[in-house]
Amino acid sequence: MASEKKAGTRAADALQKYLEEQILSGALPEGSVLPPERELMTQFETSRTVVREAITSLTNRGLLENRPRFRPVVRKPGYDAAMDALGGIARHLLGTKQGVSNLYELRIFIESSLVRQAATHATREHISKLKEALEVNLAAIDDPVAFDQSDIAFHSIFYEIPENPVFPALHRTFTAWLSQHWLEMERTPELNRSNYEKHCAIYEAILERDPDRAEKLLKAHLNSSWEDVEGTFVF
Amino acid sequence: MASEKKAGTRAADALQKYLEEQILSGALPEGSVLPPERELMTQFETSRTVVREAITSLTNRGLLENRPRFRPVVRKPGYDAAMDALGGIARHLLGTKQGVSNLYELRIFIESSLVRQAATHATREHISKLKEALEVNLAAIDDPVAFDQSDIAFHSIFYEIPENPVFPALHRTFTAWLSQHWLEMERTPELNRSNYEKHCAIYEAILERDPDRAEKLLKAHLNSSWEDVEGTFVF
DNA sequence: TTTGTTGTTTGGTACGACCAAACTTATCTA
DNA sequence: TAGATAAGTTTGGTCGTACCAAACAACAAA
Repeated sequence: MASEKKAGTRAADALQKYLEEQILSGALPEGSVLPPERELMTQFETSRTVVREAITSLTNRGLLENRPRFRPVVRKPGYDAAMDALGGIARHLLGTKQGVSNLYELRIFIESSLVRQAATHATREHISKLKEALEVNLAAIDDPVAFDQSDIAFHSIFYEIPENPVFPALHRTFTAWLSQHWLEMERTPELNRSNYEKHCAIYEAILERDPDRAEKLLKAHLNSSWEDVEGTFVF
Repeated sequence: MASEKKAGTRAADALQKYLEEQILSGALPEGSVLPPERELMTQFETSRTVVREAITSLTNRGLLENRPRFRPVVRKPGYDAAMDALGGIARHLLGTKQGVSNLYELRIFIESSLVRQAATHATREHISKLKEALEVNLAAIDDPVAFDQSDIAFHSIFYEIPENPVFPALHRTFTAWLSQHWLEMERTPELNRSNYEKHCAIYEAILERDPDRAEKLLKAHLNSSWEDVEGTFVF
């Protein structure tokens, strides 16, 4: 073999590092496909085993998307993709009531603070977004699916306020991980109206720049939602 | 056991799924070691390639711990392990100043709320823990390494208050991901004393059950720490 | 009993081969 | 000519084998 074999460095790691740099630097743009394995193999004077190991590893780390029998597609994972991967790892933690409870408590904790922040720092723009979301809420009261979406949309606005991409990713993670439990529950127009009114109350507290009341209302809102769904858990 | 070979499923994926079930169900207890690769290979009538692919994948997902040249050890990852794995995925997000900044902002956000909660809900026990931590702080002012540890220990107490295992895991993640940047900075006894005094001020605000002041002091503390370290960043 | 040596097990790396799915083209039919 | 069909090519998935080096186990020597 012509390539030098440094002790301690694995060929697979070297290739992986090279590909990672190519992806992160943009030389391999997002959405593009990797060269065929055999081409990489000749290019790097190595075996397909090595190439495939590098590809698998990068796939596991979310930098490649690898459908069977297709060429790997380059992905530059953001916070969302990272949280997705986290979901795969922590899946079994959500398989217990305790796990779901822990996660929901974290959600309440974070969203409470976000609502406080909304009450103190929300711009006119955020507030009008909230108002629009409320109108969509109201319009969707009789449509369970649409109301769910508008419900999520309302809450998501709070996660946009810090202008930190971690927060929207967090919100999507919460809804993705928790939604399945809420799907079990029957949603009546009465329940939707009740939630809509709670949203309105929170909105008003924000308008009045009253963080304590806004936080209290949100906590009550989320806690009652938890109580609604808690009984339906099946593991 | 005869392996069922469903059409359309990759052998590696099937084996991975099987092992995952064995681990999560407890059939393979935590801490036990996997059979040798060659044994799995014969058991499942497959090749070592497939066995190894399944093992690496499970290792990446945190269900196995795989020191080179040793048999893989079964791990049932908790919140800490999940966050560790997340670190591997999101590593490149922390390679930019923006990424570190986003994460630090999240830390400030969460810790601020924790301090608020401490000011309103801390038990006598928590408060005495904080007091003890302060004393350790003071005693370690002249020892950079020891002070760092006591600093982390002081902050960690806030993460224990909600009695939700997610929070301590979050704290460990924050310190692990961010600490490397702080290591670059020189720590003088004067700086340590300044930090100690800020801790004291926060402690007193909590004693007086003043969440607003406690939050404000913590934010100032963390922000000034950010400013101290920001200039030393090298990427 | 302790230490050093040796043989075996086992994981790490690598190569080449075959298969089946996807892709490409060339051909045939309407 | 256009579209469907069939043959050939590419390419990822799997497999068997081989070799190496580190870990392990058994045994011999001090």
